[in-house]
Amino acid sequence: METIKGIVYSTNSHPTADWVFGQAKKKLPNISLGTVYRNLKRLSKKGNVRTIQDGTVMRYDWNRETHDHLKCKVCGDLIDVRLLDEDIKKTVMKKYNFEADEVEMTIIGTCNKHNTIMEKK
Amino acid sequence: METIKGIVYSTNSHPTADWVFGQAKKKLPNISLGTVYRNLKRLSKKGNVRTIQDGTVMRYDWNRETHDHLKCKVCGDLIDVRLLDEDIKKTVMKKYNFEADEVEMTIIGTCNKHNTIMEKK
DNA sequence: GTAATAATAGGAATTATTACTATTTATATT
DNA sequence: AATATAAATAGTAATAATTCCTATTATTAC
Repeated sequence: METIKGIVYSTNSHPTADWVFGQAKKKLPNISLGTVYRNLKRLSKKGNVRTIQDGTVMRYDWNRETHDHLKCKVCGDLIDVRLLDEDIKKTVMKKYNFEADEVEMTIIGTCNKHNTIMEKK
Repeated sequence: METIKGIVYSTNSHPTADWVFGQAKKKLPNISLGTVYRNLKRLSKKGNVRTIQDGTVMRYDWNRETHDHLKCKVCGDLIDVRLLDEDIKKTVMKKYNFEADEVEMTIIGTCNKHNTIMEKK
């Protein structure tokens, strides 16, 4: 359990359960996938990790500050960013009378590693 | 195929493949789930429907204007809203040099059917 | 030290989706 | 109209991520 927490906290690559399982096996060779899932769920319930849905897979993130993600369609990277979620919450409250708890925003595009900007100029 | 398109276009409830399958069976009693999936995929490839990932299930939406969703945690409804995606795209371009194609935003909270606002006051 | 509690491995079950195959339907060609 | 060609379909098997279940092993309480 602490091992799993350590693994998630050791990276900021937004790992999947499967990746965590792979890492955990290095330390505890006969850990089972079920254990990984169970502990990840416990960690997220306790608020120690945050979950993000990325397509069909769940990813886990130790970074619990509210933040959004840029997803690069070329390399698949998920990049953490801070945007003005508070403004958005206020807007939906005013316009739609909707009480927002959380903003989940993923922006799909091309990250700066694939310098399309240069090509364009 | 046209039947399936008709079904998706007949609702703005962001249906799942399974729901579409249920409706389709009423008209074509021996349609198969595979056919529904295949046609939904074709429709989305042609740009006739839009797909939104909602948790682990895919939902289909005829509304192809860029728009975001409010997801009510009480009743599970997905509500269409228009927010200022363009502003967000500009921001991430400036701040992160990220070329945004699409903004996928889901705001989780409580919709106005469950009037928590009143209770608070 | 025994009872009660919690955590685990390992595998079976579930859910949404995709892939495969044989058959049917539609379309085009002579 | 008869036949070749292509497209669409039903039905089922396969896959992938995740959850559930059960017998076993630690951990703590008394």
